[in-house]
Amino acid sequence: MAGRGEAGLDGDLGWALGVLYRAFVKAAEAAVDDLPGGPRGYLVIDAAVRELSPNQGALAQRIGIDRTVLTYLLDDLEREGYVERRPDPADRRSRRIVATDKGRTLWERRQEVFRHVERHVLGGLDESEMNDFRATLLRAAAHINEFDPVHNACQVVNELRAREEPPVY
Amino acid sequence: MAGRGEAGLDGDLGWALGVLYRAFVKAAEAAVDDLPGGPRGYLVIDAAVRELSPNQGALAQRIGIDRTVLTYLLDDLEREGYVERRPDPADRRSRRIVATDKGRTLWERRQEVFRHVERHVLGGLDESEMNDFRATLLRAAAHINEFDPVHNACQVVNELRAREEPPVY
DNA sequence: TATTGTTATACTCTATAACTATA
DNA sequence: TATAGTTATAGAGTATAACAATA
Repeated sequence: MAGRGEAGLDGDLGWALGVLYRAFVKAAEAAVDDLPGGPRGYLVIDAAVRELSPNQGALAQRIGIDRTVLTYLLDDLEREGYVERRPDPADRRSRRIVATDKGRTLWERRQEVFRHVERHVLGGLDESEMNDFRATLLRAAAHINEFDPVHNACQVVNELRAREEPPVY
Repeated sequence: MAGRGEAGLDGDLGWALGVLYRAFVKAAEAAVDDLPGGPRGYLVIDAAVRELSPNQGALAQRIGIDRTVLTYLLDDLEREGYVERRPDPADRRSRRIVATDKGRTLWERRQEVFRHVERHVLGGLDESEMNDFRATLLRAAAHINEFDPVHNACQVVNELRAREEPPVY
């Protein structure tokens, strides 16, 4: 970080990641702030359009929210006509979440917006740098995602903290 | 995103940024979870050690929290002896936040931990890839940070949304 | 009158648990 | 008994506004 006008916990990596991530999130929020639930609402529509989750529980898990939150979110999205709850003929406890025509149309248009947002976030790079960066970024993320990220990330820290001798306090 | 077992709003970039960022944040939190306020508490100690902000208001702005929140945070950090509030001789309204010896010792040790966290987050890359990636990432972040990130990010979106004709609803 | 820091209040999110209807 | 979805409640975190001391 060191004198860039913003704070970070670390030697620049976390700071830079944070800047890019927040820029993306901010633009993404602006791109869907007219929807109920903002980005989360769009994730629900996205999953519905692409039929990625068979029921509400799986959908909530996929987009990383609690199933109790999803209930309210679906109430709003259904009221505005973006998605519908349909009974699952195979299990009458379950509901399938399907996109309406309105939801599908909205989804297609906003996908285009997101492509532009991505290019904006990487605006400091030229074409070939951008491609290299994306490829490497995706590989690093895939690696983290594959090898139990939560466990490993914290384990590194715990090992190092355990070595702190004598105790700081 | 597309079938990586986690959701994203976009064509992979936001997803990958999110994965790396969250991995870093999670490890960083684990590295300072014994401090009052966790990561925020460490940011306060960091700013105090490096004497980056002249008073509480500037400090709060630097680390991106409300000054009312900083009051409680400082109460806790002071009680545990990491920092002290000192009256500013030049302006009796202001307080300088200075690190104690205990705070300074803790800071030095945790800096080391963060360096390891960074290497873990980029664990999917080899040495030379890691260097290239860091350099490019820092450049992209610096660019975003320089050219009014909030304004530009949202402007891109607003321009595209304005072109959506006819209205979706 | 404006600013620094503090305190008190209200609001939003989230997490937890209890409830129903099905299996 | 276990599961899918819903509802109600409590807690944490945040934002807002009012306040006292000083400029």
